[in-house]
Amino acid sequence: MQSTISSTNKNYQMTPSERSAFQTAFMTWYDENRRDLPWRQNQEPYRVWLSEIMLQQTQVQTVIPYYERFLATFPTVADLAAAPEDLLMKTWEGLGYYSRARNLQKAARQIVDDYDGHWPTTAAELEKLAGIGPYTAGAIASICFGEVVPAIDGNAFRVFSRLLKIDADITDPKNRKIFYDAILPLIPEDRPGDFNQAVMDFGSQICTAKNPTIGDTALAPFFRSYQDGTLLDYPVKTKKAKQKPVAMFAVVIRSQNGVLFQKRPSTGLLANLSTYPLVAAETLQADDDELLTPEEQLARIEAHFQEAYGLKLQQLHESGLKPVVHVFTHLKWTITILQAQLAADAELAFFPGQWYTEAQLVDVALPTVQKKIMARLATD
DNA sequence: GACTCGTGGGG
DNA sequence: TCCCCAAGAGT
Repeated sequence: MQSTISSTNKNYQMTPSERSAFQTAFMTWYDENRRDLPWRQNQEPYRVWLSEIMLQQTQVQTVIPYYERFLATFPTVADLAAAPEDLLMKTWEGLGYYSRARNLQKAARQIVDDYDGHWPTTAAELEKLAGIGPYTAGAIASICFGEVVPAIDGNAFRVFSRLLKIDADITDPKNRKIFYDAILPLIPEDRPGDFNQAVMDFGSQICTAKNPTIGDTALAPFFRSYQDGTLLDYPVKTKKAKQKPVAMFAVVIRSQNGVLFQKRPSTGLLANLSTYPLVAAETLQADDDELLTPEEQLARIEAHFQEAYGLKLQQLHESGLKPVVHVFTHLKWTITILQAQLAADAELAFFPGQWYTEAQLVDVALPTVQKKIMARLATD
């Protein structure tokens, strides 16, 4: 069969002697520098799994307090499976990517119902659980069950692209196999979990995105890109799109029973969390409209509430506060705050949502953007 | 395969 | 201010 040279079948293997020397040096580095983290106290799959889910796209320092609190609230997988959704989301409040929390409970119920409380022990089986993809499956299988399998996250892409000068675009999912095939033979068969955790520690402390310090370690001779001065050319990735700007209004309606909140739909952005009623400016604009003035927008919002809910808002007005800006992964909300005080005899039951006093809010899961708006109001 | 889905921190 | 980054997965 004719072989062809392409970027997808380059040879990234080390010689047996180089590989052996690398493994020794790498595991020695880990033994001397490994971080003492809460989820490294033992290898119970529940604890390791919880940490891996929380650590998805989230820094260690952010996760630690959430991890401790979550484990105290839901000590076992059975507790989590049986948890009320409101408590679940309140415990996750502020950590972001809220589908992780819902998938966590889904997977807990899979373990309890489908696996009789026993964890599957291979990456292939683990990947069938909700919220567990190729990275997390590899991490749990290697750490908890000793399977020789890579756990390829952002650290692994960075470390091994620089180690072996792999120039495949890490943002392209089809290139994942290139890394898998390159990493697999480097895993010491007696310490696969430690190897994958060493990649995390080395990647986050030494082989960092900015200001890497590989030259200060005994690993430097193995890093091909360091040796030829091309370290910062790796990993190769295409840059992300900018956030789409979105103009929003937050409508703060106060009554004798508290402030009106609405629970967001069970899917999509900030699913199941509560906010002040939010209205996207785009929904106020007719196709043939010129750009609306602030006065026209206020009139449109009053009309919107009247049409949607049959409600007449009295004294709806701009707060005069600076808009709240909140950036998501792909959206940038600029939020104008509107306020209204309802008359004492207003029909509160007609309003869509829930009236919460400050004391009641303690148990309600609020996204950070909502807390930002509340903080802005408090400065008034 | 391209989008969607949060938040906090650093240069 | 803006951009990138941080232990990705689901659709």
